Amino acid sequence: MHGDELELEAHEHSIRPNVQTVESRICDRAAAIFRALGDSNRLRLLSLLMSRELCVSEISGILDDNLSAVSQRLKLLRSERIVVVRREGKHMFYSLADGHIRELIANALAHGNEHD
Amino acid sequence: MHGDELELEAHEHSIRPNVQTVESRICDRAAAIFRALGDSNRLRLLSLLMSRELCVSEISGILDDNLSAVSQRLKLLRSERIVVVRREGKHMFYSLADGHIRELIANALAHGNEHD
DNA sequence: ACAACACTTGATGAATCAATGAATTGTTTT
DNA sequence: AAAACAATTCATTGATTCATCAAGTGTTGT
Repeated sequence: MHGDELELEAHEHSIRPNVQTVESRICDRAAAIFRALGDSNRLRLLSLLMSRELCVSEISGILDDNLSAVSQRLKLLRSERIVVVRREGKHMFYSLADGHIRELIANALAHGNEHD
Repeated sequence: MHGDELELEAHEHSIRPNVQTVESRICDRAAAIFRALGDSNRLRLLSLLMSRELCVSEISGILDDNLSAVSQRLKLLRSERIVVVRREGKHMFYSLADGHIRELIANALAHGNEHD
């Protein structure tokens, strides 16, 4: 599955356990998710979705931010499969994609709470 | 502790549970951590530190990247308290700051592994 | 069909970020 | 004290990201 990447010993005298390298592809994917979560406005938005699914205008109203900006953020989050969307008439309801994402966000908010 | 932020109902007809708002300050802090994790090179570096503490030249050697670049990345990660450093002679040994961070990274790499 | 509503998309400019290489600091060895 | 080694800092430049606003799409109500 992995472990097929190059590894060097920088110091010939060291008799330490090898480091485990992670495939680049996996790091790229994980970093992309972090990048998408790494913006205050997007994270604030996502923290709302921790409660329940919301439509764009609700989010825009609660955050008191313009609809277009919110929609663009959601588009980005959708592209990283962090949120999913469902249509109901004129409304687009967004929610967190899965428990994994939910856990990541909860974890980070908890951490942000401790180390203010 | 929190919950002192404004909240609006966008649709007068909705009889849904209120959304829980998270303090801006906490989102800012959490987003800053995500932002620091949201770069392939930095995350690759951190994935090495999942195994054990490493000095700058070891990291540079393993990643086959120039020392200055690695050092700058570490500086950024230090500023977000994602890694900590300890001196041993000429060497600076870096390691992950705490279990929280370790968990975040493990979680994201696992996720990145699933959703290739 | 047309207006109103809910959103999405596209284009632009400002701000932020990251890689690079040269210069610098700090530590150990000779 | 000088040389060698380990790492950091600085400055520049190119790339990416973000907000904003205008225009466009899709759905519903009249």
